[in-house]
Amino acid sequence: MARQGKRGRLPGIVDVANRAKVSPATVSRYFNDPDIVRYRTRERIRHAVEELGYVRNRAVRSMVGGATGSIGLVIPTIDNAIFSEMLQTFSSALATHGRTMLIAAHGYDLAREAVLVHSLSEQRVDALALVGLEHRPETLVQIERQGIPAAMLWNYRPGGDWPCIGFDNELAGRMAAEHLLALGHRDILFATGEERSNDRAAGRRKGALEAARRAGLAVPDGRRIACPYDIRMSKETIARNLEDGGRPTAVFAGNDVIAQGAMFAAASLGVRVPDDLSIIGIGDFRGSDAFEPGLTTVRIPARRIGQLAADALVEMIDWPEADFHHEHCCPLELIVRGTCNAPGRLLRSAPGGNA
Amino acid sequence: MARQGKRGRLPGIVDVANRAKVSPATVSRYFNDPDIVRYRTRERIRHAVEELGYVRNRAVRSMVGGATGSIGLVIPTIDNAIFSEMLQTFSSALATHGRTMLIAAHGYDLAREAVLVHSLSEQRVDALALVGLEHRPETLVQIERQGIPAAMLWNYRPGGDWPCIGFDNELAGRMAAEHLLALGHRDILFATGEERSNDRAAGRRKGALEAARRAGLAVPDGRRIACPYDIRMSKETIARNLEDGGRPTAVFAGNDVIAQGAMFAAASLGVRVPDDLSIIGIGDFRGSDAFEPGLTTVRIPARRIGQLAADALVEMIDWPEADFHHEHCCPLELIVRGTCNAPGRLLRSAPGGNA
DNA sequence: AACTCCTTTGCAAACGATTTCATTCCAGGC
DNA sequence: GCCTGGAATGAAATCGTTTGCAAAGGAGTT
Repeated sequence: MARQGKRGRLPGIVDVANRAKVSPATVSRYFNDPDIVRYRTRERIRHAVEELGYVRNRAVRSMVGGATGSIGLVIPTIDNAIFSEMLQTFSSALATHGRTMLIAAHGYDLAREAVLVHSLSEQRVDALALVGLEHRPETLVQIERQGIPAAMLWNYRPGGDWPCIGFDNELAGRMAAEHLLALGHRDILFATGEERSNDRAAGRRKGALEAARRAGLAVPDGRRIACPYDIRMSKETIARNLEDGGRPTAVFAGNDVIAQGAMFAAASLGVRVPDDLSIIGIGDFRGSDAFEPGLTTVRIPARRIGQLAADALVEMIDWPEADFHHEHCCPLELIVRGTCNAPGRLLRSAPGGNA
Repeated sequence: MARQGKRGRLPGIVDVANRAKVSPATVSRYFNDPDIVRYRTRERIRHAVEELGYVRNRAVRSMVGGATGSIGLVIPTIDNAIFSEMLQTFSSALATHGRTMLIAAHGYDLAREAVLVHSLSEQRVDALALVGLEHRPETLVQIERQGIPAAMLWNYRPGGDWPCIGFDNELAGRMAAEHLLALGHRDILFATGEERSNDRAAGRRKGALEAARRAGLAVPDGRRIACPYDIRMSKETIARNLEDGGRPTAVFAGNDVIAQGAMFAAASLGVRVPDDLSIIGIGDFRGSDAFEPGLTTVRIPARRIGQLAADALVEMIDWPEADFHHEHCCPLELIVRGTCNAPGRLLRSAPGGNA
């Protein structure tokens, strides 16, 4: 027999109070500030709670000005390695603080993001974390009007209107590109994420191309492609490009997912990494180190961001009057593994031409 | 200047009512059943709502017997490819139904799961989804007492007390093992997940070993190892085993993460897949098809499970009296790609011995 | 025993929406 | 103009918890 949830009348604080022969107020205090109720009374209440299976209703607290204990996280996607480590850390850090996480994914659609923020407001989340710095005006207005403490994650720009905890995406792009340039690569395929609704991808691309420009490198259109954040699709896109466009000596990948796609693209074409092709990613996602050869990449301190974000938001909730200045730019680190080499001595044909 | 959330008094339904010159009751109806309020009145309310930036408080509804609109999902881990597709589908399916998802991860710790369920109860989730069929008694008691509609995901056993939407893990294990056996493998390394707090891993292992037994295969202890669900760690564990234990002709991996680890382990040792070693996984996670060669695996219909689960729970919420019998056993499918071959003609040494 | 000063507890008024029941409105038929 | 009945709206009770204020309890001092 399948059990159905017939929510009969659940025991309330009054029931507990009656059974423990105290007033509801005392029961409330027992939960919110146990120290101020006498030991004997506490015991009586504890018994009553156990016997009745009472579970307090946090939803109601929000009415009386209290907090709901839930914090909203609005994220582009969960279906991906990109944010999973941050997600996990954020979630368990919140748990440590006795909060739960409400999560919503908008699929890289900022219009949808606005809807989600509204929906989360209806749930009266105590705070809100968004990914990125680029958002619809209505999203921001909504958050401001509701007075919800909020933080922007994963991207960093100093002096903004909102607390932000992230890293410099342009720098990330620059670091990865410069590594390739320093190795001597002059013909690089820039495979970055779609930039629509994604300021992180845009930043990295900008940083990378800037590094190329400064190194005196002209990057023709054929060497800039947009890849979805999906291993198989990236693999296909890059494989097609490697076949058609004359072979570059290196691939700059906008993140590790794309880089992993590039690895497999190379494997499928019999192109050896790093001997024939160097590949660098950004992210250092779980598993990137397991690849053969290990993926050279720029490590994003995902866990750190998740932890800092959780701490910051809880702080903002608990001391609403304090004027914290939460702007954390987490340091990036170039992780050199095995996918990047100096290009072979043989000079390749000019980009765009055929070998 | 960082904006802080100073939640002054937010406009309430009464403010809207005053401004629109109607009663709060009418505003309530405007939101919950717009058709019964006259067009002109509706327009007035709409204006008032917009001007005040009113956002209704769903938390309060739960008090009056209404629903909070949030549904809890309790999952072993988010930090992993395993559940991400299900998660994503579940979440967006819920969004379609106008609900949001509260998520909590327990890290394969059933004691912690009980705590999470309690916490979710405090939030008055309208329904609850758990992964697996094995849970602490107190978890189940909690759910029953609270009368929360609940479903168990990812594993299937007919005739249980609870609705379940999943698949037959034993069958999955059997299918994968039988594929290897049918190809002629007699020396197989069984690398499965830790079974503590994980009935899915236990089921798969059981199914696989049963298939082996039926095929008249003795599986010595050295050919059964437990792997963490982590690519790098699986890679290391399996690489160590391949080096030390005499080379099996195939690896049965308890899921695709382990299988991917096995792929890299083989690559790191210069073992060719599938010529020298066949590998089969379970899951068909995103990206498994991108591997070179493509990973042969048993596809888990993750998206289907997520969708069915969302629909089932919403149904149970909306018709609490109806007695649905939600038991879905989703079909599995063997996906043959490139990682499995018949074993080489050369007979290998007996397991445990050295080559 | 009276007094003082904490500690502990209770009373009752919020909080913000929903919902039942009652009332008003309004159009159409006589 | 009156009546009727359905549609639209309003008044007020209600949900379960928190909290300010007041009262009671209890220990120590005189």
